[in-house]
Amino acid sequence: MSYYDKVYEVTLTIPPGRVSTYGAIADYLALGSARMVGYALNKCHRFEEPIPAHRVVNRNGELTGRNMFASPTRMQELLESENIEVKNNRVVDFKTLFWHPQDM
DNA sequence: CCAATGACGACTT
DNA sequence: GAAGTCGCCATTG
Repeated sequence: MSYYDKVYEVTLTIPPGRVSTYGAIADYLALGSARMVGYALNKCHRFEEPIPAHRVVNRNGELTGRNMFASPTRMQELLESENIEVKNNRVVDFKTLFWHPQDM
């Protein structure tokens, strides 16, 4: 068990078609900080379970972590696959699609 | 145990 | 208001 597990748990709670932020997850866990969340998702490969990390973006709605995916375009593809429009590495209408773990 | 790192965020020029 | 600086804090080497 580690801080990662909590991050993965919350990340898996994000409903399809919605996105969340590192800060929101960190705030929900009331532990660490936004960096820890991103750092945790970077090591998500340790789980064979598909972690919807593409639904987690920074507070600007930018796909900052797209570079860490198998392909830089993989993240955008997955988001568009869920009816989430992405423009210039940024989630369109991110403010509306934003979802906070507490709002489940 | 000490130092470096990092998918970020808030604050300061 | 855009760009730069500093703090965050668990994990890894």
